[in-house]
Amino acid sequence: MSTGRTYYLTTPIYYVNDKPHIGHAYTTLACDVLARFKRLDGYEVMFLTGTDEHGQKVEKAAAAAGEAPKAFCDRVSQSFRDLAQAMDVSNNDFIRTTEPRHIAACQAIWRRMVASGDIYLGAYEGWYAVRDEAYYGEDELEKRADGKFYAPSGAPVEWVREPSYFFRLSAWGDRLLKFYDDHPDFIAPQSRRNEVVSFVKRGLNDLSISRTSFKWGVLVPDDDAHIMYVWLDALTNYISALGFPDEGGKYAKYWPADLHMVGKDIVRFHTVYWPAFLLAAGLAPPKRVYAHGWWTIEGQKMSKSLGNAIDPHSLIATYGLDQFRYFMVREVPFGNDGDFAKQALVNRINSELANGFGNLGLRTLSFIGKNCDGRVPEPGPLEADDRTLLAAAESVLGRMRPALDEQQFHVAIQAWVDVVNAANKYIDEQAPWTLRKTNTDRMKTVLWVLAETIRHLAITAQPFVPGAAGKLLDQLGVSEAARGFSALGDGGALKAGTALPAPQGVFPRFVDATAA
RNA sequence: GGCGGGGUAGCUCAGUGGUAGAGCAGCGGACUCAUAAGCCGUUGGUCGCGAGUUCAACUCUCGCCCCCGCCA
Repeated sequence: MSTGRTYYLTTPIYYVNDKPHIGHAYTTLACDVLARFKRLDGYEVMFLTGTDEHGQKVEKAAAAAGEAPKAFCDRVSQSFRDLAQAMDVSNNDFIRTTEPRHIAACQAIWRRMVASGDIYLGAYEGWYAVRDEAYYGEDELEKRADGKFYAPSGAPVEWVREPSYFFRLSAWGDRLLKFYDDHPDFIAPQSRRNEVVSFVKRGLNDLSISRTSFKWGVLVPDDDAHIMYVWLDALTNYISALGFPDEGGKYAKYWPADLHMVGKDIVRFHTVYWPAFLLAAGLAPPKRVYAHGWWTIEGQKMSKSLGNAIDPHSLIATYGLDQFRYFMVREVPFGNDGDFAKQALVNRINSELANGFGNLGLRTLSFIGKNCDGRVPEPGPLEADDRTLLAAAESVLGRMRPALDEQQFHVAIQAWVDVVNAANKYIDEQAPWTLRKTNTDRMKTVLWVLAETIRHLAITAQPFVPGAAGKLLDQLGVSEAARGFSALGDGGALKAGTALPAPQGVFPRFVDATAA
């Protein structure tokens, strides 16, 4: 059990066969929000992302591109780094499965599984789809007019027979079920947990974990004819980045991971195979795997044939990074599938960010600028309405924290939006523009309460919209050192008399340039 | 086919054995600090269909229809 306040979370490593699209962006952004939140909340955070670079598909794609596999991987891996950078993602490391540190970790975990008796040499034959890197049962296949067989995914299959090492997965079913039972939060959301449990209950087959049919992968220790199964290779990234097989240092500090964020398509690998591999190697399984949903684009599945994949870079250029980040984690109840509709994005960012929060900040700070000599006003005695709003602002963190511990981003943001709305209601009710003529002391109190509320809102918004939140904190004269969650509440309150810079809007309203 | 999750206002969803809710969109109003934003008010629904239990069901039970996921 960890005594320190550490938090380790991961994205999947992205397969270099694919160009980055909003699916990748989504997973990474969700993790970035959590990583930033935990850091602001006082945790030492390890946030890992990276690329998965081995396998026959990559070998073939490189050949088709006329490149050496490594050069091909270097190029595509860089595009994922570029995306992370463009999204201002705060990962602490970026792992590549072609790195020596990763290869060493794979071979070490393999040796441990051999030592425990969980790996044996056998032979595998069956229908294999190169494109999916998976074997299929005969009954799953479809015979088409060309006389060839195809997998349910549509990938062509070929009959393959090769010697193979196997992992004794069949022996792990009961232990996995007990593990799920002992750790009810291991798989989320609940519907995925149900699926995994019923899958394991039906019984597990041993798993082929090596190949001899291609070369682009991690060599099996003491048997150069074999390459490790890509999923064993890939999953191990989560500990190779911690320095495994050295079990001190980062590994001791951060393992087991607090969260593996994954897409719903790779749940089984993370919740069945991965804990089994780890347990067989005498290592602790991660604490939690969250399977998020997928995005459709304007109601349609993302697909290469439709060519409707969206480049995250263009979204950032059009709508702004903060706006894109906000929409992705705000729009859809996390865990559900969502639809990426341009109109929904514009509605969301205009109503909540521009009209809601952005305008609140600007109207308040402009008023202070014009009527309080550009300085934080001196508050007088607080009235009941003032205390109510401040209490609401201070309660945001307490509502966000449990929501984010369950990856309920939309719930966390709703708590924040509620206070934005309460503040806009308060300013209308208090009407400082009237008080300006009748009671300037009261006006100053109201403006101070608003500024304090905005300070709380900006601090708690940092994980979601780091750029705009930072600009607003600049405009409130809040120092870099006073932006963590420990600065919330009275302790970090704005000091009367502090000179403030000229206010500027941080969330411009989006107006479609193509609209009349 | 088996298992699981759903079908509630135009849209996205919340909800409970006791006369249906929120946000967005729509409509009306007063104000003017502000990003023609904000605030107030308001129009929308036989809560998938049928039957049963109950004083009372959208909420429980059974059957059926439809959608999604996992597995076969």
